[in-house]
Amino acid sequence: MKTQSATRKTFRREGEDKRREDLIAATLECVAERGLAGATVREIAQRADVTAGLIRYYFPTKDDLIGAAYRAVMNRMTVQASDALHNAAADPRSRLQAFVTANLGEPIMDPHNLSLWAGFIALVHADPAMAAAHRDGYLGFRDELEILIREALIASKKPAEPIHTRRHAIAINAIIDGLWLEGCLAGDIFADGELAETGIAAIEAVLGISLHTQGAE
Amino acid sequence: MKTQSATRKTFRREGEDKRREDLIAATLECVAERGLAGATVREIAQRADVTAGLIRYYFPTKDDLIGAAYRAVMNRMTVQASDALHNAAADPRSRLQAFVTANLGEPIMDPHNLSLWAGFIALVHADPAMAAAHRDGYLGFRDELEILIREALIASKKPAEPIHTRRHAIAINAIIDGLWLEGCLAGDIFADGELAETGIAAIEAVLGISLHTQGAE
DNA sequence: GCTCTAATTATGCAAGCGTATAAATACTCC
DNA sequence: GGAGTATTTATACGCTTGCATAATTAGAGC
Repeated sequence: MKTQSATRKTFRREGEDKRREDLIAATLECVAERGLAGATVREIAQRADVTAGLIRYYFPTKDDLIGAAYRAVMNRMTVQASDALHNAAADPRSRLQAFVTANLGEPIMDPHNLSLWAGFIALVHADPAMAAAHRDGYLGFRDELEILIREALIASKKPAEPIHTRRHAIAINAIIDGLWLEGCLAGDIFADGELAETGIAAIEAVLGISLHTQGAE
Repeated sequence: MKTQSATRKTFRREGEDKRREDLIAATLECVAERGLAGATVREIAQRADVTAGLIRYYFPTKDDLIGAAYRAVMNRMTVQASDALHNAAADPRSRLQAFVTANLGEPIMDPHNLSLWAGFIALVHADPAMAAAHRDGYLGFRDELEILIREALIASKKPAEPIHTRRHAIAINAIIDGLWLEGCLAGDIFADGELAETGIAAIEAVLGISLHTQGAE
C-alpha cells in the first residue's frame, strides 16, 4: 500500500538477531562482488534494504561490522568442514579424507571466500585485534586437523606421539591451505576433483598410510 | 640554500626509471604499513618526497601504480628465490632443496610480503587485469618448480613424465605456499628453520626421494 | 648565458566516505 | 485504543579521496 506519508520509506521492525545477520550477509555480498573497498555503508545498507544510519545502531563503527563479517565467514567455513565429518564413515582414515575433500571442494573452495579472506588478512598486520581473531581461527583449525591425523595414524598402527602429529599437522595444514588457495585463484585450470585427489595423495605420502578405508596399510 | 622563492618546494628532475621505482617503493611501504587502504596518492607522494600530482605524470591512474607495485613484489620474490638456485650445488636435489628453503626463510617469508600479497589478491577477483597478472606469476612459479622436480626425479631414477611432474608440482607448490602463509602469519610460534625442514620432509615424502645429496635413494 | 621543454609543484574540484543527530514511525503494553 | 519506547529514516557535516589543470622551474642544448 505504501500510501503512508508522501515519500518516507516504510519499514518493519525486525529482531536484533535478524537485522545483524542481514547486515552481515549484505556486507559479505558487497565484499564478494566488489572487494573490501566496495563494501561501503551505503552500499551495504541498500543491499539489506535499510537506510545507512541503521548500521550504526547495530554496529558502533563500520570496522565492527567488517570484523563481525570476517568471523562469520571463518565460522561458516569451519562449520561446513565439520558437517562433512558428521556425514562421514566411522573409520578415522575416511574421516580425514572427508575433511580434506570438503575443504578442497565447493562451497568452501570459492573465489568469494578467498577475496574475503585475503581482504581481512591484509588488515591483520595493522589491527592487533584482528590478528588475534585470526590466530585463534588458525590454531583451532590445525588442532582439529591434528586430532584427525592422530586417529588416522593410530588406525594404521603408526606412531602418533605429539612430536609426530604436530609436524604432520603443520605440513598437512599447509597442503590444504595451499591447494585451497590454488583452487580459489584459478579453479578453472584444474579438472574436477583434481585438487582434492592431489591433496589426498600428498597427505597419504606424508603420513605413509592409505586413507581409503579398505586396504589400509 | 632553498632561499629560492617564498615557499615553493625545491625539487630535482630525476630519470623516469628512478622516479617510477621510487614511487613503487613508496607504494609498497604504504601498503605494508597500513594496508591497501592506507596507500593513498597523497601518502605515497609524501613518502617519495614528491607532490601528489607527479604520480599521475608517471602513472595514468592510481590503479596502474598499484598494479605495477604488485608486479614488483612478485618479481622481487621470484628473483630472490632464483638467486638461491645460482648459489646452490649442481645436484638437482640440492637445487630443489635450496629453492624450497629460500622460499621458506627470510626475506621471502615475511609478514610484510604477506600483507602486500593479500591486499593485492583481494583485488584480483574484481579486476581482470590484476587477475591476469596474478595468473602469469603463479604459473611462472609453478613451471620453474616443475622443472626442478623433474630433474630431481631423474637424478633419483624415478619416473618424470609430465603426467607425474604436473601433479607433483601442484602439490609441492601448495606445500610451499601453505607453509609460507603459516610462517608469515605466525612465524613466532615456529622454531627457527622448522617450517623449511617440515617442507623438505613433506616434499621428500611426496616425491619418494631424498633431497639430501649424499645418500639419495 | 639564453632558450626551450619536460618535469614538477600548487591549487582546486566534485564525489564519496563514515559518522553524528534529530525527526518520524512501528510495535508493545496496559 | 492511547501512550511510550525502541527501532528506523532522513539529513547534514566534515574529511578524504582520486583526478584535473594551470603555474612554475630545473636542466639540456646550442
